Amino acid sequence: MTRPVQERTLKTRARLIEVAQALVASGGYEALRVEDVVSGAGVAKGTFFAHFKDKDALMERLVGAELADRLDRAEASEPPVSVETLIAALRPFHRFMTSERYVFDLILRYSGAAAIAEIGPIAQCLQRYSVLVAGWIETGAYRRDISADLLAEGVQAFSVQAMSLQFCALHRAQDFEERLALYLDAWMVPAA
Amino acid sequence: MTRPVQERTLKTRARLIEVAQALVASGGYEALRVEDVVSGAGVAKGTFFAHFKDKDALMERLVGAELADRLDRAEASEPPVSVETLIAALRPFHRFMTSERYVFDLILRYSGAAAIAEIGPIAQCLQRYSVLVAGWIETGAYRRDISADLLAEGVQAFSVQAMSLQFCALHRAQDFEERLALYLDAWMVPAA
DNA sequence: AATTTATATTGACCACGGTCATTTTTATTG
DNA sequence: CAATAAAAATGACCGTGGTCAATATAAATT
Repeated sequence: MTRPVQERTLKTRARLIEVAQALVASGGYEALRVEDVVSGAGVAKGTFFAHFKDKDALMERLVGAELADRLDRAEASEPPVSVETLIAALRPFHRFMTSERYVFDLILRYSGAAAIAEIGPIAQCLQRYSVLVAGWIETGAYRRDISADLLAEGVQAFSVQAMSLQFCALHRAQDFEERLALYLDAWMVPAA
Repeated sequence: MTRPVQERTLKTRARLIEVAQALVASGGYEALRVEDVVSGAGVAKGTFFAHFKDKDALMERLVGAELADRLDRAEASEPPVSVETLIAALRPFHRFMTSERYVFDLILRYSGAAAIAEIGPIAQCLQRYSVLVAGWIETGAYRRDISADLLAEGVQAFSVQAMSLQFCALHRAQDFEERLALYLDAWMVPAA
């Protein structure tokens, strides 16, 4: 028969996450080692994998939490009314996404739900992002010939594109937000 | 002093690539193991890494060659004159990009040049893709208020977006090309 | 031909993510 | 309070990518 989760379990998992967050804070995501997490938490390696399917599952949680935090703030802020203010409102989210190449790649890899009804923390955040942006668009002075949802998908596509180029030596000269503004003006603003 | 490359070197490298291609043909990219490549080529493991910086460098070559092949064909074909025909012309390229999740992720990861003057085979192909599409756009009946280059960047961004959703359980229902057509009609076609 | 130097190859070794049979701890039952 | 069953934790072990000092081979020099 199935029994309730033991308190011990929650304690252990919390400690693993806590240690991982501390390690990330000091050395970044890419340098995180499972060995360091378990030794820091004082448990055996196998314990880690009893709590997380794999290393990426922990990463998803950590990164997802950071993304969610930035979405919380964006949702709480005044809805932007222009491309410029929209980009500003998304700045913390985008900044975090591009804070490390490793993080950016991880987010892209987990941006979609692998299986229906098993949507991970990162995919969840990207959905929230879309819904949030679509909401903003509905109340703004943007083109009306296509749906706000479609416009929001475009915002996401162009944001990813601009971030990709940010990581590219050949295009790093131009600022990310400048490029994104260029894209979004062409995408969202109604023809004069 | 620096000496010319020995013929032995070229032979070995060619054999490594040949074996790798055969293995990929039978088992796909994701399942490729360096051990299998070297044992198949009859060399030691260290030799592999004398020829390729890491496993990804081999993957870049293999995938880059496939992409280049599809670009060759696209360049040779009749320039498309509409969104529909443009999507059709890019079909082989897009098909290969989405043939395996592993391949898609690899391409995204290496889509930009890490360092100037060290542009890899995949980044090279994506640049060719952009130039090709921009050329097509210049001779077509698309919106004229923004440059063909910018329009082409958008095509790339939307293609990637549509492919991402293709890999996502929640959105797999809608066909990739249908979705891309939706995007590109909204992006490229001049308002009526 | 013998010696030297640059290049190519080797394979034992390491790092690190991940597995699993075994043991320990916790909760339940008679 | 045993005896038992379920859940949690353990750590030796594996797979695989990647390293490097040592060795072998090829070309250049005397």
